[in-house]
Amino acid sequence: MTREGSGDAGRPTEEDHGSRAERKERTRRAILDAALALAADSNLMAISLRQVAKQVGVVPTAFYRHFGSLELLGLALVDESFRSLRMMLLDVWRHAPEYTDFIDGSLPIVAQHVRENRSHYAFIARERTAGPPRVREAIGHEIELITRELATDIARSGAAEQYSSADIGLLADLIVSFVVTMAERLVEDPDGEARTLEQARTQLRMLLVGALSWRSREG
Amino acid sequence: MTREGSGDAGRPTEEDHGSRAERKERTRRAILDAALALAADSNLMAISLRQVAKQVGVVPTAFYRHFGSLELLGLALVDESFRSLRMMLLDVWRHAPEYTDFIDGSLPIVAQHVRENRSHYAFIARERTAGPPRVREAIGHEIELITRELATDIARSGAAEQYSSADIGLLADLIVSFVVTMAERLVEDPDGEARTLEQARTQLRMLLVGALSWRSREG
DNA sequence: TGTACATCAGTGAACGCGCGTTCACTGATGTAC
DNA sequence: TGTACATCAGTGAACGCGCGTTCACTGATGTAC
Repeated sequence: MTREGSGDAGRPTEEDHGSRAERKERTRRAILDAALALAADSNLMAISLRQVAKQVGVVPTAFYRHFGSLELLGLALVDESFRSLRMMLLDVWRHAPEYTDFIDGSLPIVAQHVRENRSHYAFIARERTAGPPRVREAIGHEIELITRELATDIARSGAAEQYSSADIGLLADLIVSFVVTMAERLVEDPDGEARTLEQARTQLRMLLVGALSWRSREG
Repeated sequence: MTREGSGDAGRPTEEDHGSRAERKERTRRAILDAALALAADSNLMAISLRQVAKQVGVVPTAFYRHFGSLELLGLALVDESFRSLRMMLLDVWRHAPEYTDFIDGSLPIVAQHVRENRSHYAFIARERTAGPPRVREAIGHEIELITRELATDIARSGAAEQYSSADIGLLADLIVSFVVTMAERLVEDPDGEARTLEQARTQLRMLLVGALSWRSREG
């Protein structure tokens, strides 16, 4: 498959093993990982197909066997990132009892997920505002879906009975926006995780304890 | 000065006027504007010195008479953006009476400032997460300063007397983060300004009415 | 006011480099019989 | 099981292009006397 290069596809330990399909999948995986690693220092729009291929340990043209362009690779990364994120959230929501515990119970899980998937979150944080338009749209769409799911969950929990459904949507948006900001901070300063998490815990409490005492049509 | 190119420096109406210093300043201005316009479609790390020079209508090497690198140009843009933003905020704070009016009075002013300085805000929104490290740092620092000023103002207003000073800081951070998110949305979807503003108004009310009924050490 | 000199914003040629993409190819893997 | 053929992931040469940066330069503007 390859002979040199610092990338994963060239790792001797797994080289030349498996069926053709397995080996193709392994190269695809290596391309995704290389793009993630390279974009970490800059941005999807600023890295090159050749850099990715070099990192993987493959000739530039081999890239086209897997993705039609860097943008399509970016969309694949968005897909992958959010598939993992949504599984984590489903888990959090399945175990959500009531709101006070919800904060203490779920924030550390989110933080752990960010820690274990740092490069994916860094990718999303960057491309969300600076990526190619289609990638930005895809990310915006995914975040919107999550916001809607949270809104449904808040409504179902009965914790905001006094809210109109539009206002539940706004509350969900407020929470999601806040958590996005928190995730950006965790990505940017991994060493400050404990501090960021403790502050976010207090802030989320300010936001929720407060918001839940607020009534629709009051202001 | 120049003979061709689509940029501002080449505009016949102001070509060949003024002292040498004035003409240099005009080219500098044209470079800043060109970079802002070019980065609008991508990102500071993805645009080139040659593109900027071409847009200005100047030979690539002339760039170096004004900025040592694209990164330094980026830092100049950060500086310029925040100087304008801080003047606007000073104005808002000077006229801030009490909190209910504060929201209705100041949000539209922020929205207007975003509308009138869209390219600067778009630049900040993008470079904040995806720019060169030093640019990211500069932006983070500016936002931190604003957060501190807001905290001082909240403390001075007496609206959060039950808060510890650390918690006033967290509240200020919550508000600034929210407004940053709102500004990002205004930049991304200028046509949705009225809707974004109305939602932000409700959300800020949820956040503040709520947060101000929350007490330090309660949770 | 006139002259001689200094400054310096912008020029233009040149460099070596990495880029995306094309193309015909190789040869191991997979499949049909 | 053996053979003949199809598939296709990865190769490698080649292309024209835009990149950042160097360098010596030009000539209008500014200044000292």
